[in-house]
Amino acid sequence: MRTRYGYLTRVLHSCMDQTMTAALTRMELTAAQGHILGYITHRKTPPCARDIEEAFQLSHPTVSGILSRLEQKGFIETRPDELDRRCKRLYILQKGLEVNEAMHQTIHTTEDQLVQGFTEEEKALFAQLLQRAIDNLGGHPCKRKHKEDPKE
Amino acid sequence: MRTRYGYLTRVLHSCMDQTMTAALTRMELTAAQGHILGYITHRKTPPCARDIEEAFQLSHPTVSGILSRLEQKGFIETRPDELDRRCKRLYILQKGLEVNEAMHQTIHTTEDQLVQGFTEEEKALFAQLLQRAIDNLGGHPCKRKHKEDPKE
DNA sequence: AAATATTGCGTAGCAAGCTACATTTTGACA
DNA sequence: TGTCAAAATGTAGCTTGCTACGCAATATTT
Repeated sequence: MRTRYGYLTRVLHSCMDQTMTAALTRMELTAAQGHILGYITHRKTPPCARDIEEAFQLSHPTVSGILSRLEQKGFIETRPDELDRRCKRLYILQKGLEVNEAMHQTIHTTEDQLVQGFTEEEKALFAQLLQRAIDNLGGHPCKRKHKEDPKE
Repeated sequence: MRTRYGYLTRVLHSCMDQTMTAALTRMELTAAQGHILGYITHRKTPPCARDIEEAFQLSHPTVSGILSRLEQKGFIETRPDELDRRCKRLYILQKGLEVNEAMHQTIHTTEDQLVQGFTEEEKALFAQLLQRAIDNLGGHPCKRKHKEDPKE
């Protein structure tokens, strides 16, 4: 019997996404929105959409839509960059800060649930194999380099 | 540093899906459509939408849309079940049969690419860990049991 | 300086995932 | 038998993913 990695990876992603989204509903967030909100929050300097595209390996229209919803819900706001008028910088708002801590906790809980019953070796190997599989497929199309966030 | 399994599983799925879809474009198929067409082809008895939902752990509207597109492109057709007028059985058409072999080859090639450089032990462990992770998240919401296809 | 390329963003349009609800048919049970 | 539950499908409407455009601002090259 052939191993259906395509099937397994698809189902795993779907489960993960749904579990996280379910856990985040009471905060008016989806999994994708939560991850991106967390990124914006912990950045040293306010990122622009391009930074998020690179960090999460997502296309511009995808990020653009998620940011619109985060803004529309009052978690973030955008202000144009002074020096480069192409960029719109993303600033976290009070409501975004408030939800961030609880959200992070929820995300970590779900990620712990994923590897529940794994030994430390298995956890490490799992993460390593996931990364190698990603690299085998040549990463994402969106992989250009960009200016870095000041080292954390 | 925390292991971001949410991120890894999402990116892996995205890479897999895009690589497969890219490889299948010349056959006018997406990855999801290819997987489902393969399932319909190799079934002993013509399945109905419900069987696919269970086999692929997908919701009805998702499957419904994919089947519409497969039908609209002339790969399959639907005919009502004689005994149970609720069911619509799915029949593979000539055009579907023609594309099936090449498609399977392409899917296998991509799955091989995913685990390229893995030892046999790593491959086995990877599949096992993926399955355990899925089980840890309680599988999919859609997990009701249903009548089985005659054993293959 | 001017022409060109690159970058960041926006929008249109599609596929694929979901929930929630309605409809029809079947099945089960009082 | 009649009523009500369950099952299979359909549809509306949402989020998230994509490609392919176009536009404006910046960077580069000639």
